Amino acid sequence: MQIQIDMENPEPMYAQLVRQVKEAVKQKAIQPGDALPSIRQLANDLELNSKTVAKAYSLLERDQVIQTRGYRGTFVHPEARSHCNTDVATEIRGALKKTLDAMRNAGATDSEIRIAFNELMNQTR
Amino acid sequence: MQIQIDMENPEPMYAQLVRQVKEAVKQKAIQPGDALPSIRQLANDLELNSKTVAKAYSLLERDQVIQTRGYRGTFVHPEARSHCNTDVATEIRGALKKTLDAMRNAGATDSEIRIAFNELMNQTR
DNA sequence: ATATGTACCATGTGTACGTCTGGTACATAT
DNA sequence: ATATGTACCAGACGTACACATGGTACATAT
Repeated sequence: MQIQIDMENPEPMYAQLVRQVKEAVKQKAIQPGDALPSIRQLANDLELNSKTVAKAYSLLERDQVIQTRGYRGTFVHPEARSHCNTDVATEIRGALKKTLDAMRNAGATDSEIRIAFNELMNQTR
Repeated sequence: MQIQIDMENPEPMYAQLVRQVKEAVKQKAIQPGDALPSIRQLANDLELNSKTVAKAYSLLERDQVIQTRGYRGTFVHPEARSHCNTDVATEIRGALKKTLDAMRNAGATDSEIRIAFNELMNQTR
């Protein structure tokens, strides 16, 4: 399993890491149940900050591509192959686009849409 | 009809102007059909840039509170009283909030939601 | 002691946007 | 000539955020 992080690439490092892990699962370079390097270990190997790797791992776990088991380490999720094609962010883009189109058709300014968006996002709720 | 613009107020000047015109219509300080000062005239009186007043007027016209008739000037819309309570931006907040809640419930990060939002907003379409 | 994932504190850099400003130009009609 | 609304060009300033970095601390279990 080869991971290459290009710091010149405009794609964020954590995103490169997420993408490459998913690709490795698809290409069966890593199998469900396989152990992954620890956050600190991988950060050291790739010469990244551990926080950057931790961010990628947390996203991979949310998408159920990996499983973290605390002190026992991190492993490829048993159902990783069926999950590595799903991206939560992409899944919902459709609904958001539909809403934004409706707002624009109603005559709302892009500026107003952005303001409304920011206000809703900043609510602690 | 009194218009007061407070430059120290965090509320944008154009927004103050829009709000105060709508309030004047509600309180019947100005009647449907009444002529409003021209953009340049009002900008001069309030010591604002004409672009700022023009922005407020364009929003007021979109909300059908005023009517601009080119060289003939600007007038209070005949149906202003029924329109001065409607705010396009507010009208649609509900749908947007619903969509955002759905995204969060699906596990999307606030960061991911913002990125998806910006990408959709920046599409020329 | 060592290692795991996780949580919190913080800083710096770059980008994007809102707001307001300024100038110029146009077609309209008086 | 004068005045109307409108459109385009541009810049400055402040704010908000994504990204990446740094450190410290915790409970967990070996």
